[in-house]
Amino acid sequence: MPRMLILDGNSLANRAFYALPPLTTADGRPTNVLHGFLTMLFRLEQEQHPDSWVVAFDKTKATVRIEQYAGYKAQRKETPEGLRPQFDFLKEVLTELEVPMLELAGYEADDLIAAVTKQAEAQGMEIQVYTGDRDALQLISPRTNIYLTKKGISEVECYDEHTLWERYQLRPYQIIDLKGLMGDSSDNIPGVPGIGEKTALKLLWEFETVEGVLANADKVSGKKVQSNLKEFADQALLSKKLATMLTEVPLAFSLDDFVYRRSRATKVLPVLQKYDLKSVTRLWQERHKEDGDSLGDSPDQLLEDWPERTLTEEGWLDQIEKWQAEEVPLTLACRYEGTGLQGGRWMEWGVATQGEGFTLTRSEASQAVSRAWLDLLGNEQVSKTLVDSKTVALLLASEGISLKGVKLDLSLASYLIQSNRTKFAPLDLVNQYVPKQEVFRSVAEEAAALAQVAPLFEEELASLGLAELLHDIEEPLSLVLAQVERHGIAVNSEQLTSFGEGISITLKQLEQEIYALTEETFNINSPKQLGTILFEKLGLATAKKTKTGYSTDAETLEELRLVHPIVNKLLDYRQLNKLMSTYVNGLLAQVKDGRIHTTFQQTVTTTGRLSSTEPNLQNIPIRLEQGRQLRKVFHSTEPGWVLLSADYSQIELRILAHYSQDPLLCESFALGQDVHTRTAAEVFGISLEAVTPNMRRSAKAVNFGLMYGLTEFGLSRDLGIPRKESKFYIEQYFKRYSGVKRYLEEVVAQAKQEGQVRTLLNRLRRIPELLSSNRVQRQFGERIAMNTPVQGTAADIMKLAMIHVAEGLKPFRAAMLLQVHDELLLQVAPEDLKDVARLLIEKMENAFPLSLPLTVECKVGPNWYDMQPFKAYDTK
DNA sequence: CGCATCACG
DNA sequence: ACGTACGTGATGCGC
Repeated sequence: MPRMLILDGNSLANRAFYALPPLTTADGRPTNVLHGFLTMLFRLEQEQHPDSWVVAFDKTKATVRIEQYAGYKAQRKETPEGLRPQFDFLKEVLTELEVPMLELAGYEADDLIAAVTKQAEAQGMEIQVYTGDRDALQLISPRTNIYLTKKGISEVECYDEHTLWERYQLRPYQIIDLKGLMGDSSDNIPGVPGIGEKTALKLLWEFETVEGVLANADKVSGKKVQSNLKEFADQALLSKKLATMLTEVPLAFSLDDFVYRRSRATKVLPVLQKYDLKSVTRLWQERHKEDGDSLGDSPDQLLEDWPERTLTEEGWLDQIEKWQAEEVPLTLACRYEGTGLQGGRWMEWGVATQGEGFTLTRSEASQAVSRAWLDLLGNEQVSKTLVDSKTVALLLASEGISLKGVKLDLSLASYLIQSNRTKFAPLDLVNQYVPKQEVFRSVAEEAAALAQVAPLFEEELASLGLAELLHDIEEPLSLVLAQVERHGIAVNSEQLTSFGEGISITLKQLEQEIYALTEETFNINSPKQLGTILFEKLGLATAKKTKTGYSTDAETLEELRLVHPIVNKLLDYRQLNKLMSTYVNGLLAQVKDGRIHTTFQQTVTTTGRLSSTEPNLQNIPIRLEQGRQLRKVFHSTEPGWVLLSADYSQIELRILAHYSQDPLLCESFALGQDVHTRTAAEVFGISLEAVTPNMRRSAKAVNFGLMYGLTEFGLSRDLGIPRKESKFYIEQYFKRYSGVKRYLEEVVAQAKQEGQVRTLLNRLRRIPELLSSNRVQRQFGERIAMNTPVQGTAADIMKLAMIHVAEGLKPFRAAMLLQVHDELLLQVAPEDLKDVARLLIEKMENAFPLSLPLTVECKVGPNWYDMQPFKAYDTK
């Protein structure tokens, strides 16, 4: 007899969700339902060898039953936040597994199961229904058994006619009568008040059905039960109707649609990998090994082997010409020595296209071949898929070629899909979809592997709505960044050295003075040794502690300033030592030919910002005068040219205003007010004129705090005020800026629903912390949810502006030198100064119009220290 | 290699 | 009763 398995998708998913710990992918998507459900599915597949199978799902909450009884399922809680997205994940996996699914708008899984069961019975099949819902027991027949989940999801209990009778002394058709009398709180089926399972069973044993019981209500023992039966007779009949699974559904399906098909590794493994389902993957592979599925267990065969062709010089020239002429899309892998910036040279190219792989080696390539190949890389019409296009662009730039035709940068694609990823090497990218790929035997194979996963990246990008962000912003930006890095910024080494000499002298003096006070020498740079000296030898009051011992950070020392003369000296020492080691020595080590070339990391931050490394030029001192002096050493590379900076004014607060549409905040910006002063006036309930500098300072801290996910603690610490006072400020703020409050609440609520947030330009950040069982972690997640759309949107806008500025800069004698999150630094020939400043303002202010204006302020100067406000437009 | 510290937005 | 502002990178210490 052919065997059919029917699974109740919603019921089993619910069971799995509550039975299993909250497992997630590395980037935080919840997956416990996938684990539970798929483990069960694979076990059933292995043990039951179904001839056909199907998973039935509920569709929408508006079921036909609601028309019958408005209260139906009204009690049922909202789908929990971690479960909802998993239905989509599950359906995606089932699709790849080629497991048939069934759903119908307005119907519950129950009804579909009943309908399929009926038809399968008519065809003489043996039917097994897997569910956690006892209602299904009504379907039991000689051909149909019900498997109810017992503990968790993995254990099931089989019910047939015999076991049902043993357990309840009921026939299957009486299950609906049982529900009619006792009701079901989880479905909000009312039943008859005062009748629970025991009474209901007793009544049915005697009178068989609800109708029978009602007809004989007078004979029932128990006064209250009797009167309730009479009073709620209609409700009992309705409840029975609600509990009855419909076998007539308006859906034409054929049992042929449910025939079991063995799943295929090339489809299944990537999707299991996508959700980090390691143990499930193992289960699947074991299952299919037995079937002799060669794709399941042999790592190298997960990807097709693309024949690797070796070409002669003639062959290469022909091939390259053909690719050029026919504009054949290529996937490239590049091996190089050095780095993209410093003396980097490509050594080998892997080229994959149309099912074939090629290797081009520098040492073997003739001059003519190299020339032709580099031309092709600069040909806009030949589209390329590659990894880390910024580095590739830099390698090519040193050969005089400008990389063109980047169709897909897989590193950037991967970053947009998982902004918290840290590894973007070709192997990591391939492993994102094809697990177990361990090593590439050649650069051609590497390219071939990349070519095969590229469509998977594109598909996922599209489904996450990230394709535009990638193609319109990140990819073009990477080429802009390559130019900026390559250009570098000029640094005066001599000046930097002499600056350092001055610091060194003071530093040595301070060192001696400190040793004099402690009457011994020790390593001041060791927090451990310093802690011992301060808090044990000198007996200063211990304020804070760290995990490892005494805290000696600036905040702690600040409080001890007046207690002991050593503290001031330590603070000075720390400050100067920082300048010396990180900035003077650190930067000097990076100067080459009078310039520093930073590397802008485009795949590091979780919010979409850039970061800058080796050296970091985004954290050059400015807040304290002594450190700020350092900026004097940064100047233009061209004699006579000046530095021009343009920075967004309050961009993050403006974005908050745009998101929240808070009337006060929006008005403040529309009127061009000083936003902190206005905030102070609102919070303290006074006029703008009455705001004191101290009030403004407090309001500024509140405004900053807002974008970080304001806490009383953080604000009180930042302002050095009692918690009570910071609490008062926050309350007052939210009273006046209720739109901001509402927005922040909304963004957190939505983040909890979706497990992720997005920026205005659709950048995605998943927030696994929101699902943490740890309260501190969860609150952290909430602050991320508040901050990321704001910080990330600012990053998006700046990136867009940079692309436009770089394009607009072409006719001018100017170069982009640095980006520092909300500031661009350029060098410009004096004659182009006004035009370039106007260009900057124009492009930056209008990069992505919000419901309120963005404003940009320009400054100009001979170096990065002496910058004066610059008016690009004559005052009106 | 993790921790503490401190520089920036 | 508990630990807390968001996002980074470089340096030096000490295991």
